[in-house]
Amino acid sequence: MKDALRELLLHALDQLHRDGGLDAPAPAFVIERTRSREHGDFACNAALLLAKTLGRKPRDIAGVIVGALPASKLVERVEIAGPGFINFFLCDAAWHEEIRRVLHDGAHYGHSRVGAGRAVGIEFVSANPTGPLHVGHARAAAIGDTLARLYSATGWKVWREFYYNDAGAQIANLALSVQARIRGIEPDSPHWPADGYRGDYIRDVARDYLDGATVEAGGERVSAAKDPDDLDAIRRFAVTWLRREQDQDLRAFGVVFDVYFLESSLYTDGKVQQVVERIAAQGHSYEADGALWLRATEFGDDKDRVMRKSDGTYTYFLPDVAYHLSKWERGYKHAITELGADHHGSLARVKAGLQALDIGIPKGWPQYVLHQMVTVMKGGEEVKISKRAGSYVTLRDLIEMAGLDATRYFLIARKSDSQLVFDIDLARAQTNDNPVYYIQYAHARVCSVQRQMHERSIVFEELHALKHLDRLDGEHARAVMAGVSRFPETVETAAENHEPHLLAQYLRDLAGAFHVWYNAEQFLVDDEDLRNARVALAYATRQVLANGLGMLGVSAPESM
RNA sequence: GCGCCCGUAGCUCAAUUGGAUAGAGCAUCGGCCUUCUAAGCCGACGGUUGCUGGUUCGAUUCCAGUCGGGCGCGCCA
Repeated sequence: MKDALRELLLHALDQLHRDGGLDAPAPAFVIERTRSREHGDFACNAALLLAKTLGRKPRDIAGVIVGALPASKLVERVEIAGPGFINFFLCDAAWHEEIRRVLHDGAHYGHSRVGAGRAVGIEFVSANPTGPLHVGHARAAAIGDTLARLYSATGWKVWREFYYNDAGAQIANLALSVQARIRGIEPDSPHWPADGYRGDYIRDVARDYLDGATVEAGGERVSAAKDPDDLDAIRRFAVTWLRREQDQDLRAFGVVFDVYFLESSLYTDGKVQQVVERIAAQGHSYEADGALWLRATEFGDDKDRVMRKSDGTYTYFLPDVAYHLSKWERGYKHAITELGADHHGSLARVKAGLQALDIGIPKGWPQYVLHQMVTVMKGGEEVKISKRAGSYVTLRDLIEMAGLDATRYFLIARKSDSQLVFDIDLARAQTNDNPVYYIQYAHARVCSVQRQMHERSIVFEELHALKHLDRLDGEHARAVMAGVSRFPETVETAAENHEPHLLAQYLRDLAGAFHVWYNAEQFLVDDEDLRNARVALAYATRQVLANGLGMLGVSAPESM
């Protein structure tokens, strides 16, 4: 809808620029939904922006623009208001046209082609396989997966990636912890490894290892060697065991990855070494104190960073650089890395490393999406521990406490860069206070209306309905129509700006407008024209709710 | 000390990316159940957008400073 108005304006502005009516090209104006009805349905700020460059009064410029606007059957009238806004009042037919489009496009309504089939790699979660996924990973999974769905909906070819830090010190720790459990050592014993993982799940891994179990994850099968002294065998078994566990939780959360990338492969393939050599060859490194340093300060980092330690091993961020290089080489001109904000300190050095390769990676690549902490509240108190993992609440705990739908919705409903309070009691509530319930109920209500029609042998004639949409009157139906028509632009904005919470918020608003209308007006009236028109709008609303919930990975139930 | 994020109604949060009179839900208060689901509905109250300056036609939004909260500042990952 916005696009149609944009075309009218661009046409007028180009025309004026050519024939000298305005001595400037079209500015980067915006068309926005108005806050209040007095200002029409849409407003444009083009005249205000031109005032500066032209040195003329904005209201005068607005008058010139309005005079040059081509006629449109969507627009009822145009007004100039305030400091120089151009306000558009749309014809009812414009809203009706949008309802037709919803019913015609069905599950595709709200989708677009702005991505033009380009590839985007979205990396998220990327947890270490050293324990169950916690609430932070849960937020990462919800944000990353929703972003992926939004990108798909806007025409991108999306690859979901999970990067496993399956090498390094924490994995050695994992193996030692499992070995200790195998030997019957408890976390409180003086023989327990210094930084061992204390959660109960370590005991489960140890038990399965001793039982000679076979575990499978990411296409790898590992059978337990049962030998308590074979630390390497324990490590392989434990890593695969935990990967399987994480996969199961993610799948239960509705998240499936296309690529699982193992850090260890970067060592075995020599990629880490190649990165170091390349950076050195380009002259962006130096040796000092027995270590090899990256001149990260050349590329905007606070200080130079050690790449190869004096003991000959590499620091953790090199595999990160090598991994991102692999993304670049695999053709992700667009790459998004979703991380907890506690990692933001490492972004500058990874980017510096990528720049130091001198292979033409743009400075702003990859794009980062960071999320802040999650606090879980229940019964008015913060929940901090779970038996299974010990010191933190797991994704599985959340799903068990709040259910899949509420967990996904709640984790996505807040802007990712602000801290989030997850209220378990609210998430479980079967009342309208719970936004998930409220939205799903709106969807179920339309289905209920449909069932009623069936019971009463009322037939909905879509073609007939579409001819009588002008029977939809009143502010409530109007609010629903306007709400429905906002869906495509909401999806686009949410994807472009990496702000999936906009969609969650939008669905809540649309459900609200629908419930108000439902409560104010009877749909199944005797007047056939009116009834069909109302049912058509109800079906359109249901379609948008279903499409939107689908993009959040939340179900749209037919009854509740 | 330095860097990043946040600060909006009593509470939880929005605000179309610089737009017009800052909006929802909860809580509080006042009205409502003969209805396609009362698991609700309608209305009212509620604000110096932490604070001080600046940029401009216009600032919750951008800049500088300041206060408060979170996170990060390793040859750990």
